[in-house]
Amino acid sequence: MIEGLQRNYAYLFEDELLKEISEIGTYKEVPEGFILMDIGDYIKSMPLILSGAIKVMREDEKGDDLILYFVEQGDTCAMTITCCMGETKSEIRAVAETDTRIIMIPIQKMQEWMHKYKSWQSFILQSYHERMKELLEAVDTIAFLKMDERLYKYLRDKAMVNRDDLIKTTHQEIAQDLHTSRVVVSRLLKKLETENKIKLYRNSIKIINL
Amino acid sequence: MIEGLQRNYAYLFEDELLKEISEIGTYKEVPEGFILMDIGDYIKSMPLILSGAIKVMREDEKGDDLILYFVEQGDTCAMTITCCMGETKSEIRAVAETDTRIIMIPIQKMQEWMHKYKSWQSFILQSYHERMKELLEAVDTIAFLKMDERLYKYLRDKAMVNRDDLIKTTHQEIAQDLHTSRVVVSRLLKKLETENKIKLYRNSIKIINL
DNA sequence: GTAAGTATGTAACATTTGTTACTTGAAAAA
DNA sequence: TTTTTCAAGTAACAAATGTTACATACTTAC
Repeated sequence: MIEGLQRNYAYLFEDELLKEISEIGTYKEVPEGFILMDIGDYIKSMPLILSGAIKVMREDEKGDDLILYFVEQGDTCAMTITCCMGETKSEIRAVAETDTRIIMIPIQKMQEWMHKYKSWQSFILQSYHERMKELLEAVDTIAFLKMDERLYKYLRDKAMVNRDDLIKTTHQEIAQDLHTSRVVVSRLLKKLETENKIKLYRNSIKIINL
Repeated sequence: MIEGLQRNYAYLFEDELLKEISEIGTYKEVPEGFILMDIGDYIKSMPLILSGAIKVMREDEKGDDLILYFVEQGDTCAMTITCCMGETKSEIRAVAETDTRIIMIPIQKMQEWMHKYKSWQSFILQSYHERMKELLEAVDTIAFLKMDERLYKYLRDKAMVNRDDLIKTTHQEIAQDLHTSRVVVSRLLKKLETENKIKLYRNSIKIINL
């Protein structure tokens, strides 16, 4: 049994399914920054996350990015399901936020299990539900929050999935994730610092009271 | 057989399933503006749209709205599926954009059919996929377009689902759908008129070259 | 008809966000 | 050490959006 499979999925799947997963799925370790899936890719397998976190992004016509949400261990990427089922191209980019361990399930098994295991069907539908909710939260964030609030939320989310209140990043990288400019990020970070919500260092930011 | 069921769903479902739908589903006609589902509602049945169109909205903490997308005949509301399956509250509001005819499917049947009919399972998964794509398009619109572009897209979409290039609405209503102010809408509509993209009247707007 | 209510137009101004340009200081490379 | 590159701070300005206030014209109620 692959380490982490038991821990994250045992309460979801029956033993027989867990056994099939560990037999058929291919274990994979990817480093931070690794692009698991890109926009336009055809997906032939679906990832179950054992540990780590994945950043899900959308791209505009100019090729600029926007973060949608983070996905953590115990989850899968519902957009993958979508793509696998429909045999269509990926609409999003998935990038490893940290070093990440996953199990890849080939598309045929995925569909086979939909009929064979009730727990698998529930998991797939549940994943859709979760991702739908994440997407709606992303809409809320983008549509209803001002940039300083979005920035603060982003920092907190990032600290959360990295399990570290010291975030290692640059203003430039943040600007790319939030689809704004470096100058705007620097300005608002400075404001957050004067409000005692964060502390700024070179190449890193510390969240106060996470 | 209910009129419209055959026309919109015959190519999707096998005859036996169509028969079950027409026997078990309850036919309903709702007028424009009717709230089919509100935020926080528990959903006990799922609508199949026979004719008309539905506007799907999200709400901020202050109770102000934002349109996500329109859903047309031949579709269902995937958020409903989500809610039915998970027995959770609705995250969105669904309002009849036009007079609309629907068939309501009770939640138990919905789940029963998932196992009984392969075409139903495909339809549910396909609907999830469609709605996921719609949501992503909504994100694109909100995040990447400026207000004048969003406004023009909104008008075109609205004309489309109403099958009429003359849109009957007020600037105030548009402002509510786009989560902005009436003054901004008036200003940008005037700009679109000088660009010969629309023609303004009292209580209505005509789209040029739809 | 008159009055009241509603939709729209528009000016003036505030706030938020985006852009350009330049500076300073730290880290990395030579 | 010196040079170069990179990250960050900041000023000045531009553009987009939001807000307040008021005028005008059309519609409805009386």
